[in-house]
Amino acid sequence: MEKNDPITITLTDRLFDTIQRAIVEGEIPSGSKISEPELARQHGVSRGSLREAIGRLEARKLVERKPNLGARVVTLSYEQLIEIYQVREALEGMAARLAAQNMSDKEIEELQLLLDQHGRQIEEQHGEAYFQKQGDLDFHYRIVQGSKNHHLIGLLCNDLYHLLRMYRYQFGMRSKRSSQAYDEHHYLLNAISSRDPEMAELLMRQHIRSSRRNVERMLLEN
Amino acid sequence: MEKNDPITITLTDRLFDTIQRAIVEGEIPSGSKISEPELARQHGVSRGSLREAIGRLEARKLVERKPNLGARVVTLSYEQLIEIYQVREALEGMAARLAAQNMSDKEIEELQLLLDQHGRQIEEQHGEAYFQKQGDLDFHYRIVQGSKNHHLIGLLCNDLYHLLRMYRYQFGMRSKRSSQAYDEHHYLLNAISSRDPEMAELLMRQHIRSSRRNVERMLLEN
DNA sequence: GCGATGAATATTGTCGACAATATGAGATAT
DNA sequence: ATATCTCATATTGTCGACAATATTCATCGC
Repeated sequence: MEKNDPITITLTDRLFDTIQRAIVEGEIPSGSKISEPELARQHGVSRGSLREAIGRLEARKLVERKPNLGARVVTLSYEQLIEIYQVREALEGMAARLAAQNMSDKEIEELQLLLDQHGRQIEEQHGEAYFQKQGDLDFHYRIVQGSKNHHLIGLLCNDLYHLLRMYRYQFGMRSKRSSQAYDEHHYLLNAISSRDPEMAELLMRQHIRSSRRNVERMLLEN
Repeated sequence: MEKNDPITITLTDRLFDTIQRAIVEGEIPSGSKISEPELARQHGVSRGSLREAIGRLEARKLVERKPNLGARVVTLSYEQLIEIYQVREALEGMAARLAAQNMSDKEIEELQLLLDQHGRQIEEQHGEAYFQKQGDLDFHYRIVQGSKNHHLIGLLCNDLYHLLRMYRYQFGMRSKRSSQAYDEHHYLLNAISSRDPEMAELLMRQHIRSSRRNVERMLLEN
């Protein structure tokens, strides 16, 4: 008998998702104060539930809270973005290493198909960066999953991912290097399917460093 | 005038600290269910505040919560411990790299003093592992701080640290390799004071891998 | 005796109200 | 006019109660 735990969605869960999206997309401006009574009224919900949702957002570093002063949406900064890239480099590098050891042949095959599809998209729509951006996320996401390390997966896909998404939205970070990224993905996948952990980690770290340098250049133009 | 924000400790903060300590030290057994009414009564506090504290513990992966079923203290496992060591290797490796770039000369000097002190302690009390265990934490802690990357510092010193402490308590992990660890710390500090990021990261990762292998051996004995 | 069914009980999710603290406006003194 | 103090207002922290969901346990049918 399948013990299929019926997934119940609690009110706090929905609030958390909704507010997180609003913050990531800048609907609630970065740096602004969050008024509990007002937000609770807007969502037609009690303050208690709202506070729990805010607590989770705080754990994900999307809001900062000071006792008796309330919560503010985190303030984006160039320095913090660099910090995030450094953490990503470390964690995703390790993820790639583990993926080279732990991904199943089937998963690798599917990843190959995904990458082929990206290649065709790049040829067809010259520089339409949006799909490639989504594709970049998909690709990284699968490798992280392939590490089979649940801690790593949680840190990258739950914590860091949304913060990064917030920067992408609000700093208008569209990559002008989709074809280069595609090549780098290609080399990386080769390392993984050759089951070469050392090389996989090295290539992933280089890939993320390139990405960081690209962002740095972009932000210097202001 | 110094705008010294008066640090007020909220009730939830105290609860969080207290319960976290109880969980880490095994006072509340790993895997056991947490009854909100009972815990609230024990601490003489309302369920609302308690729930917020539990939420924070969940964010730190010390408890797991399922909707309408309640919270359980996380179940320790060999596999999870290995996962944690892998994450640590990635993050602390990056921390060492950054520390080699960002620590001040003064901080490096103080770290040297700390290490000298550890060396004397090892000579005096042959294998009294407790102090060395604390010393090991101090040493790593300072390097993480030296990275000057606040995200990294938060992940390691807030999230991972307590989980690791929980394993040390409950698996009775006392290291029998304090003098080897001392040597490794020594080489690592050399790399940092030579401002060699690459070498610092390499040595830190080897150090943590050794530590992991030591744990693996220890657990195989059961 | 064993498993299914349903009522009684307990636990979690959500809410509104009160207490403690911070914020802002207005009055007073320099 | 500026700065300080005081009081009124608003916001956060904490609490107890109700609603929704899970668990327990006795009963029933086989």
